[in-house]
Amino acid sequence: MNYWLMKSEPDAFSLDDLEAVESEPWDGVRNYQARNMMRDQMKVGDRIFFYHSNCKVPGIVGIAEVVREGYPDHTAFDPEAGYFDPKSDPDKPRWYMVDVRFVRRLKRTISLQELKEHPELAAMPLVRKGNRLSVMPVAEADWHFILGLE
DNA sequence: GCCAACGTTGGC
DNA sequence: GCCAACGTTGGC
Repeated sequence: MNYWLMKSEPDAFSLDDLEAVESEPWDGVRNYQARNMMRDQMKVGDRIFFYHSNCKVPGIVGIAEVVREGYPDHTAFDPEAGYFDPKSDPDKPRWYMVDVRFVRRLKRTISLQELKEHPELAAMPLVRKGNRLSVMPVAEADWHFILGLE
């Protein structure tokens, strides 16, 4: 099993929103690195840290899992959709997404600030300056370490 | 293929 | 709201 972290702005889509639905297509990602991970690497059953970004206390708030592996992000084809990309062709889609499902809430938010305080996690892309990836891999050791902080 | 301009992300 | 970091675009 692989582990991941996905960022979401709670104003747009929060952990509560995820809990309220059966599953959610992770659409709108327009970054090649993130695209490659969703298209090629994320497998059904993989676990995901659900991270709230761009909010009062950015941090990990819950756990989700992959329920559908990479498939074309059709919102790129729709000019009416906010995520329209004219360069993505239905015959040769540029963007992919996965479906994820709520697993559980963490007992408390593990904030970005707290994550930065642990030298054990210094290699995580998340705590590195200027990182902008919205989907990133989490090393198994880091996954367990972070859950140990809960 | 270089690189300046521009847009976006996201913490603070 | 500011701004640093960084990805993308497009002229040359």
